[in-house]
Amino acid sequence: MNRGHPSDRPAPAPTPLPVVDPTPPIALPIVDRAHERSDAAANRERILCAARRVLDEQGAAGLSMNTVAAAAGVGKGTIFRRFGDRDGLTEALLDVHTIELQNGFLSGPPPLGPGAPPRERLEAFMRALVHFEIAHLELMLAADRRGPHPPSGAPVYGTFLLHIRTLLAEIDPRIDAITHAGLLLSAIAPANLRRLLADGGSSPDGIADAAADLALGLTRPDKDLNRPVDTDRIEG
Amino acid sequence: MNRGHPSDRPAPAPTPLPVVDPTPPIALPIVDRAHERSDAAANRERILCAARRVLDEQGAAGLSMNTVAAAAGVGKGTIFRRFGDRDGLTEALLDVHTIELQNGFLSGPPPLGPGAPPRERLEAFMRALVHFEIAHLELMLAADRRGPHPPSGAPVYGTFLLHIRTLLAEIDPRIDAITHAGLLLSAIAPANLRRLLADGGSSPDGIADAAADLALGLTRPDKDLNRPVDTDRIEG
DNA sequence: CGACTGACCGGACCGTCGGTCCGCTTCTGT
DNA sequence: ACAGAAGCGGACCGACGGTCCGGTCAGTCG
Repeated sequence: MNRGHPSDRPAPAPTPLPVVDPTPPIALPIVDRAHERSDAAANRERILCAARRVLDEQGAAGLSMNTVAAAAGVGKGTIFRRFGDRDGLTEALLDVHTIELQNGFLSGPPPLGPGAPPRERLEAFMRALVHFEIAHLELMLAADRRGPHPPSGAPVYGTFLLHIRTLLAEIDPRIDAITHAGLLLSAIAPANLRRLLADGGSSPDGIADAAADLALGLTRPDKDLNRPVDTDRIEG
Repeated sequence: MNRGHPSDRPAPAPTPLPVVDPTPPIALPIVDRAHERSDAAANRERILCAARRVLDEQGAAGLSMNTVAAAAGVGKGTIFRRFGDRDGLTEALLDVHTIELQNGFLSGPPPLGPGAPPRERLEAFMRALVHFEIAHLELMLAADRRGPHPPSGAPVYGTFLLHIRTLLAEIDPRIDAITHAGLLLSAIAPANLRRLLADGGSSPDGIADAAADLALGLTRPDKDLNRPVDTDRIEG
């Protein structure tokens, strides 16, 4: 989890978003990586590498702890020791790539990074996220098998959600940013992209365009005109 | 062994919905329901009833074949015989309710049913679907555990998707209805609604509003103004 | 009305999953 | 060199969805 130093959290901005606690202290990653024994470090690499290989060859469906252990030539217990559980493993696999994307929207050049108007940043982010997920589809799918139990949701998920929410609030403080952000992010969930691509009706660029349309339509400057009629028509 | 003859298509039902592609791939329900033995029919009811009870008491997570079998007082094999597999069971549970919703948008009064402008119908449908899913959240979640394998997706899912796609195409033939419909439907996936509700940040009405906003924003009459820059995005 | 037969039933059983446990091995600080 | 801690492996666990087959009994036919 906290790969780097937990303290140098790249605070998204001085933007006012007290809503979410930005420091999810998800316990320590089972072992303290600094004082890691050399053989343990070597095994970690073997495991991660083997997991990527399995993902490549067999897809998300083939990524079980047994197959990874076998592919890495280690015991199953070793994986659990290093990564805690299945989610810990997928998270570790994802980390490398998500950091890249995070840097893009936290400190990269506009329109994805700071500097552009929030609405353009949102559009850029939706596009970037779609392409990111497609590029790592199997990995995202493998990581997405979350039991509905944890109230908070995925680790990476939260970061993306927060970013969208922040931009939405920046664009128009009146809107229900939490809910809208949840819908936007769910619209491009990995499993959905997979289906759209598999059914042959959509291309990656087409999906990115559609996702951008979704975000742009939601955030029209003259948005009040959106609703042609009254709101309280449907009531239970 | 039995199963009547594979050729004797059981009349799909007296349910009036010829609008949709009249050959839903719902396959035949494992057994020909017309020539069902009386004890078998009784057991079917017992199973369905027990499944609903389990869902009520333990939620989607508790709905395993074992628990249902135990609750129904039948053997596990009986359930598989009647419903094929887990998805067959959840589908049967869902059927009763979905038919109601289907009637609403296929032949009910406007704005949900025919008669209203497609854009208003779309808004009404998004709202109705959100409320529908929330009303049957546990059941939807139980049915949503789909392995990503089937290319086509869920049974009910397809009907809703088709309806959205049709309305979108009606509103504006130029848009990529397939992709946009996929995003809209995925935005309000049961698991997402569950998260939004559980995190305490959203209310059912708030979600319905947001879902309506999403659809309305996507379908503004002067939609071309949406995009401040860019041009050649629509591949049609 | 009594015999028959196959649709039906139950639950033991299977393979796989994520996850735990504990005796043995290997590294490392002194 | 050594002792103890850190690491390791794979047998093991319970739960899952799904299969199988011997026994039973509902419905039918002579």
